[in-house]
Amino acid sequence: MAPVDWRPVGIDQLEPNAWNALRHEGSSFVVAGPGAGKTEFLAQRADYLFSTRQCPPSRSILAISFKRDAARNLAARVGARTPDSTHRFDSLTFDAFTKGLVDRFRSALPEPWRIEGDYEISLRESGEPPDLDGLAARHPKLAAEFAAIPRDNFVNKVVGTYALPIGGSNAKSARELASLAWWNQRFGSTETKRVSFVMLNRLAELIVRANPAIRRALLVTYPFVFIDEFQDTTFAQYSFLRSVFGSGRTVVTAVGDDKQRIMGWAGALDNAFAEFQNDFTAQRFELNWNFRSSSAMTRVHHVVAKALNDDVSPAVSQVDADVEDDAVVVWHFDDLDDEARGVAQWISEDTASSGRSPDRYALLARQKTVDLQQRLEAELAQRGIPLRNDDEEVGTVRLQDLLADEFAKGMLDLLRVAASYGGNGDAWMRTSGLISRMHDGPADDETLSRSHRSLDAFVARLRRCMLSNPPDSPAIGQALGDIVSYLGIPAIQSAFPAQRQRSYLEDTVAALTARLEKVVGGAEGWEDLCDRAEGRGAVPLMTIHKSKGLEYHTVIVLGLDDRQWWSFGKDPIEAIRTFFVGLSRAEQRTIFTHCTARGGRKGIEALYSLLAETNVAHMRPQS
DNA sequence: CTACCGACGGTTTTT
DNA sequence: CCGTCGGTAG
Repeated sequence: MAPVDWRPVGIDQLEPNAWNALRHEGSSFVVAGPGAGKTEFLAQRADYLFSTRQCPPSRSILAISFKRDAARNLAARVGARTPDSTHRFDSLTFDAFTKGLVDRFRSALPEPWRIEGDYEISLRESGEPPDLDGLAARHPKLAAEFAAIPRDNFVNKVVGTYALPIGGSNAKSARELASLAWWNQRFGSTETKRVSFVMLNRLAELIVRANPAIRRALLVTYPFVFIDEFQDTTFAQYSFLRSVFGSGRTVVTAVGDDKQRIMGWAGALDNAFAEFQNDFTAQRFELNWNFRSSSAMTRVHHVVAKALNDDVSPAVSQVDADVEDDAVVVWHFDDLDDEARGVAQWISEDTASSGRSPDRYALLARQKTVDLQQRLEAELAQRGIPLRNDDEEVGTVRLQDLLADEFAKGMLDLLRVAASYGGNGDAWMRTSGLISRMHDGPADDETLSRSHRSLDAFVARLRRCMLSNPPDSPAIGQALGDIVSYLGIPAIQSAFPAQRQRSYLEDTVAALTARLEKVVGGAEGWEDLCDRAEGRGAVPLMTIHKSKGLEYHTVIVLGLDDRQWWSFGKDPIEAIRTFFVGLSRAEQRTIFTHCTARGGRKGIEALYSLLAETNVAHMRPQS
């Protein structure tokens, strides 16, 4: 298809700037505010590149996201838009991509960075710098350079940009000497290496730099690279990107929004777009349409956006208002009990009168959601509405990790299959696929059909137990125990690599048990229990940071006060960006709450004045 | 044992 | 900004 004949698929229209960005032949960065449709833009560009054969049939697009959710969403959108070419769209997290390179090519690592045999991932490494004062004493000429090395986020900022030497080190600068000392402390001659994701990133960069053939293969495979949420790129990720794709012919498309850069405190680059523009001679595009929020909402967005960037042009809402209420309000309460009751009562009435599911509403907080959870959960529960906090600890696991765990999902699927008598087609397909995978080698037809007969018999047995026992604590323990002993621990461990550590397997089962027991009260049967365990139909409670990239009909931002926003003074600009992210998650309404008892508002007067500029009303909720 | 003082933490993802 | 924790004086 000729480029002029291409039309967007599955959507009505694209804004003019999106057309320009989509057809741009070189590298580009697309600044796209909240609701601009960044995922849709990338999906359309993928279809354009495939349909016009600018990405020829033997080549692929590499799409890099930060979170697994985002990588999965993008893959799903591309799958919907361009089903014939999805196998040529590799949507991965940054860490999955770099780890994959290390796993495939670790024999190409030059000494002394070679990894023999297995290695362990250390998730929580201490970010402590090496003894910088000691190093400075040994290199007196570099004393000033050593003094300038950042102590906090040392690993992200310093190690993350350090290019490991090929053959003997000739570290000259203080940063190189400090990074090398840091590596030597944790990459000794031990049998099993322990490496963090920053280390894997640096090892992947080394593999590509030391082996031109591998780099060439990557450049040939991927003439196009997409990067999502570019504003929060870390030093290591950017350094990797530049090292691998920086001087080649690869066309890199970065999308993001500087106004939503909220990871600076965690050591993300503070001028990723400027560096990218320079290193990749990238053209800048700006999208202005907003497919998420009503025009009443975007008017308020603009006031905050202008505080962050005076040149910003207002977004043009493509969405009609569907509520009568004010788009943005501040609700005042006396104390935390008053707040929890008022919020729960309002959600209960608004869901009832509108027919909207509770999961179209979100509760956001600047931090420490577990402290807010109890009151809200109890008040909502009284009104028959569940709440889900992904940060909640279930046993030794975070709910978020439990619900993402493949083995835990497999157990829930099996429960569903038994509860629904095979009526849940998706769960059945997944369980059936799982059983086929649980054989050591490739299984023949006879073996497979035997396993499926055995699965049928087990499901029938489990089903009989469930029918005679309503879901309660002992029945839950019994059912999960039956599932584990039916599958068998060795088979579970070979099918789910994460469960190879026996203690982790036990933790996962215990956590799923705890989760099911927690939500069992009021569950109508086993299928409903599984829904509740996954938090289906529940009002989510989360930090603003976690809500980045998500959207809800109505958003309630809890605690617009000096207590929740204590860090405002440390970096007011980043705090306003966080405020902007929270504000802009909503399609129709954002409600801020303030309790006299929780804290003052002097420190964040700037935020209240921004709201005052659009005459935002202050009130008690009407119910 | 208690009362007081100062230091400290808090927003995060990734196989 | 303020709750928590560890140390110390009384």
